[in-house]
Amino acid sequence: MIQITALREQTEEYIARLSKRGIPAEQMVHDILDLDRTVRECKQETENLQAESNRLAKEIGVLFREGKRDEADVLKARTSELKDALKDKEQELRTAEEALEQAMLNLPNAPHAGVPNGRSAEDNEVVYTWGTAAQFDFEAQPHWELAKRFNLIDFELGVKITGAGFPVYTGKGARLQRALINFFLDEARTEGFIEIQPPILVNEDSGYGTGQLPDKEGQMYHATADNLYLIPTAEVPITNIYRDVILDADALPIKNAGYTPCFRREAGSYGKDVRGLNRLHQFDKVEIVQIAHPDLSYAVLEEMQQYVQSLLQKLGLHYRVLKLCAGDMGFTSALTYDMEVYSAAQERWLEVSSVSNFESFQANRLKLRYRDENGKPRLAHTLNGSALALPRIVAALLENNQKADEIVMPEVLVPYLGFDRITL
RNA sequence: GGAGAGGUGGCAGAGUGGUCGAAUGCGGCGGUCUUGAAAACCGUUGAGGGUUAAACCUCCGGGGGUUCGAAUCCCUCCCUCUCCGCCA
Repeated sequence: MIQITALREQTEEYIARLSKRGIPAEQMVHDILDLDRTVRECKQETENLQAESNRLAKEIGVLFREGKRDEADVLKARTSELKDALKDKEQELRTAEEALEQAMLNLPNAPHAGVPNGRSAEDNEVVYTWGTAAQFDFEAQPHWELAKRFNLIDFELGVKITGAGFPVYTGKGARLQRALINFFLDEARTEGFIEIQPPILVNEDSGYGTGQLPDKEGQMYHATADNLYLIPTAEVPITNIYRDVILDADALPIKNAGYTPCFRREAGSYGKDVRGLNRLHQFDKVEIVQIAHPDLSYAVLEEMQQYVQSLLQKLGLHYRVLKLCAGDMGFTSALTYDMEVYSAAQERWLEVSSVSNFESFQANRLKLRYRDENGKPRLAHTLNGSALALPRIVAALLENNQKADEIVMPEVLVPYLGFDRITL
């Protein structure tokens, strides 16, 4: 949620920024400010009534102690009128507050000035490209063929045990998963991230904190018996560590990294690009999260973005960096970089990481604050990114490094793998 | 799964109907003392809203109720801990 005070004080600026998303920002913001005024008026009147009623109650208390029952009874009569008025006002206030809350929840984050204009993925800006596409003197196979031929991943077995989108990794396929996870975690630690191993089921409060609830409810698996949700990303439990927390300024930036399996129902996205590892219900990911001082969050974003690139370079993967346009950016983000690796056999780019600065949008809901120079609590900025999501990395590694009858592993992974190639 | 205890300020922990936003201790901050530090002593120290500043309002797990008045009484939900059973 955007801070209401910011919206009040920098109305025109926010309208301009929000308009980039192609939404009726002017209307939405003015509606919100109208509701805000109503709420504030109502609150003022309610508080006046409460103050009056508190005053009378105290007076009655004094009269009782002095034994002046009759005088007390007179005052009591007056309080009953007050109570009725108060009840009405409170109801009115609650209605207005709910409307405001709803309107605020529907307002996406304001794109940063550097975000390109545009409506769809076509308008994303390619800011950097690294490496070249692998060339083959034979017919390159897509990863699902390779996975089968080299006995690395069994998709049918996953269907038997659970359902589509839950692959079973076997032998060197399983070892490759484990190697990548360890490699990513070690790299993150070297970069100064503290490793976290969080729960992968979260409660409702956490879902609200990072914004999966209420609107994206259908995207998470829900364990109804206990009202817990399987996490769609480690961002949820890790960021919620800092929900309702006031940090010391010198604790910033906080850098956390964690590996977790991720679960996504992907409701409504069947039939499109779902072959093999391209889109799964369960997958592995190492996520990096930072809590930063507002003045430094964009420097932190660049640092994180560069860090993710360094991983892709070490793995030797041909990739490109996109700055997402306003229309393609997630609801909660102010600026997002996507990293895409080239899949040589599918001949398309696959998203493997998304690095975002949410500014105070998440922090506002989380009540994640730090103390400024004057000791006053202020909202911090949150950032996160995948570093990295495994399935599409695996897809690209298998496809790009395939030879006629073997698959060569990148050198950095060999110590983790215990082998340097996958053979028939 | 069975039985019990409990949720109060950064932490510990008092408080069972009125002047309690809340004793006390620890921690934090400021000061006195000291060459410096420790100790000791003095002061100060929750969050949100509101105001130029104040007044004022809200918050003692969540929600509802009783009452002129609720941290305190009632209902309900949630959570935590302890013991027993089962179990990785």
